[in-house]
Amino acid sequence: MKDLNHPSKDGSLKGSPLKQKIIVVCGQTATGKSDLAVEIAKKYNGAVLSVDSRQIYRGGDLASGKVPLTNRGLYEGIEHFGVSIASMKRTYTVAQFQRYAKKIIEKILASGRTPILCGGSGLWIDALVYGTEFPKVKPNKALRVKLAKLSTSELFDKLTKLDPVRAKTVDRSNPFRLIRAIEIATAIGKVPRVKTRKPMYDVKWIVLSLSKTDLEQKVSKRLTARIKKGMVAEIRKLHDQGVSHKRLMALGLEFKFTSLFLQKKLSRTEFETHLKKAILQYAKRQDTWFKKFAK
RNA sequence: GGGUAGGUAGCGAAGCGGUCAAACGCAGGUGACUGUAAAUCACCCGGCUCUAUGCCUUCAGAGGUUCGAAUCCUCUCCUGCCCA
Repeated sequence: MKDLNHPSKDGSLKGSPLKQKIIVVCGQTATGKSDLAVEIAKKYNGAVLSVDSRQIYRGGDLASGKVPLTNRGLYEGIEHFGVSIASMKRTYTVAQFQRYAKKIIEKILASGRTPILCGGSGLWIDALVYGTEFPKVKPNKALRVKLAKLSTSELFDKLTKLDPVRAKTVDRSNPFRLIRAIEIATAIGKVPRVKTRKPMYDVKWIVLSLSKTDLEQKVSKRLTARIKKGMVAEIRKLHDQGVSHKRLMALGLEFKFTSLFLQKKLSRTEFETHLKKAILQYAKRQDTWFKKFAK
């Protein structure tokens, strides 16, 4: 774990000890983050801020593995933030979360408690801890729809003309990145350079990870339990309430595969096996991300 | 027993005389990440190794034709379907 209390190596005071203390519990899915966070919160007078790009939405409680909260947002007596605060019909972005979460952290600190960030969304945690400055350009839906029709090489050419500097660093075969870069360049001329990253808080990192076999067991067991508790019905309800299959597909994992099952594009068995595999693949991606945090 | 379609890398599936260690998909491995991030994307994926316009061993098995065979011929084994 990093000890951020010490001044940086060049002797300056930039690693300032004045930073506020926070605890981050992150790691692969199904490793028991939520429970650990609550346990820590009890011990250290904390409040939990969920950093989870799917739990942020209302609905899909089983699918996203939310902890059961009371009306007042308590679980085991510990206050939780960042859960069920947005409509699933629209995308809630990192930048939005960043603004929201910053206030929540301040609020928790002001109340004399310790903020405990808990979740598995790498970019979201990153954005909070390092205060990533996302270009202040809102998603432009009309432009995105237009650009979505172009091939990646066409998008790349377009970006090269608009912003050759960013074009050098983007992943030229990643449509999402290309579109966003063009979106920014179109709005403000060019994509701002990323600044050097420094943690904004005195962070105590807790990075959870499991061996492959243990993870597989946990995921399997948890998935069976979720289905038994009525996950399929839960997603069907979301769809009935107006969340399109397209949207559910984009939400991924349990949302995506349950949607496919509901659309009869997968058999019951395929639904379970494919979903389980996808969860394991996701866990691996998370692990890749959190390795950066682990040291 | 007769007929017929097949047996290709972990699985599925192309290839049907040379440019084939063999397209493609899946599974698997590693990684990336500037407002979709549970998303999206890249690389590797027979073996060896100096990771290469390198070497070795492969396309059910055994023979054969040919300068050259996963691709043609013969026989054997196995599988699906049809007729008995």
